Amino acid sequence: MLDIKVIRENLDWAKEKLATRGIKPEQLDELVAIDAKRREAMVQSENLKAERNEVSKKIAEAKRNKEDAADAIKNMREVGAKIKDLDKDIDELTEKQEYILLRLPNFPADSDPIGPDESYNEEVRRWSEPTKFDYAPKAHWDLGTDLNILDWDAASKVSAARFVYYKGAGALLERAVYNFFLDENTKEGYTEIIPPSLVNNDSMQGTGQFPKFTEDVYTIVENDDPEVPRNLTLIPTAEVPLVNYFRGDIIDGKNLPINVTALSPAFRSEAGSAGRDTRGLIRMHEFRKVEMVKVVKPEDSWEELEKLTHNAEHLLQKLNLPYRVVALSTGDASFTSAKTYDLEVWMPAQDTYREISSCSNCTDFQARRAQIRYRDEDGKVKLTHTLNGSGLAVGRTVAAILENYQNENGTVTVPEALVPYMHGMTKITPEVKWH
RNA sequence: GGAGUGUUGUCCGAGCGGCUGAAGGAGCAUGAUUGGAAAUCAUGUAUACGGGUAACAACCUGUAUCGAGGGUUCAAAUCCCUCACACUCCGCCA
Repeated sequence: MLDIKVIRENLDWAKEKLATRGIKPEQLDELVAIDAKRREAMVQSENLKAERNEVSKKIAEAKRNKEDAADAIKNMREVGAKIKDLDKDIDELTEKQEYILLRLPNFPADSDPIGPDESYNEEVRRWSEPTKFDYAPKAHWDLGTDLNILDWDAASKVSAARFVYYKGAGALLERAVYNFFLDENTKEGYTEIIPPSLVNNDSMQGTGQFPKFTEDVYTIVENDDPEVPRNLTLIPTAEVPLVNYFRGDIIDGKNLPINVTALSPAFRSEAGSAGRDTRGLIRMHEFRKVEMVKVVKPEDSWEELEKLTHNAEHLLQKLNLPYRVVALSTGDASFTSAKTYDLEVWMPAQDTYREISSCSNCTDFQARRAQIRYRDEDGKVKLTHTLNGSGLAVGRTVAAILENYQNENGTVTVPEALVPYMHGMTKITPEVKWH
């Protein structure tokens, strides 16, 4: 959530910034007008409340002295009614203001490439060269099916499209990848967390998924009493439980930055992406992801974003997977982010780079929504900044390994870094078919 | 799932419908004392949102906040309702 004060005091600047993210300036005018009305009503209400408190004190005194206070009580009854009306107005105005405020995206950083969509993203750097083959490389979904380590048919029977079974060496590979990620992240100073996979509405709002993106997620409805929904949602990313771990907290500044990492399932409805990436592991309703989250002091967040990005890159480097780093344009970056670097891994069969990690500095946007604060050396309480990045998407990593490490005979060489995690297995060969 | 108890500031803990932003401790900070420290004494020790003076900081003032939300009342930490969470006992269960 943006700071209404910042908008109020720098209206033109705010309009300009948010215009690059597709927000119409009139919306901010409306917001500021509501805010002005709200504050006006507050002044009136607060003056009346001050009067009421004053008179109430006198009534109390009179009662103690056994004097009559009937007139004052009668007057205050009217004042009370007025206050009630005004407070109702204030509530309505606050609600209107929140409605807009909760749906405005974060201010983009000055360094962000400006543009409405991904075509304005800027490549920052490349690591290694796209893997070369002297034959036509297979797509990972074919490799997975032919090796009998990934089974989409069974998953669509048992669950639905965009679900998958991992089998044998495939399951082992998935497990190897995330254990490797967790170990590496832990070595880099991240504390491992195992978070819950269902979270409440306050949490979804705290990290910015709600109220705007309710269609993108799966929410649990308890059938026996539809009147009282439990309001638990399957997490679309571990970012939600990791950041909300600190919701409402005042952290001792000595303990910042806090770095945490977690493996979790990620559930996404993928509403609106019908027809895109229908094959393979790229776009699933359920996948596993290792996430990294940082809670930092505001003055450190830009440096921490670079560190976070490098931590994610380090994983790809150790797996020897070619990738590039892309700075997202103002129009392409996520709702909560001020600046995002995407890591895109080379996918030979598609002859292109595909997103495998997204590292964002959310500045104080989530911290304000979730009220995550810290006490600095002077004892003052301030909002923190939060950052998050995938380290990394596990399914997509498996896909990248299959494609980049494939051999002409259809087997897949295990990346050196993963061999210990694969119990010494160096090559993935076909699994037994059961039918 | 059933029955009961509880949730107060950084922590512990008191609290009769008005004099309670909240007793009393502890902790922390500053000052005094000391050659220095301990002990002792004194003072201070919330956050949010308004308004004003002023504007890298700050000060004055109002309002709100005692798990959350609603209600009763001139007035609610205190009474009523709903919910969340914690603990205890019973039942069930990986």
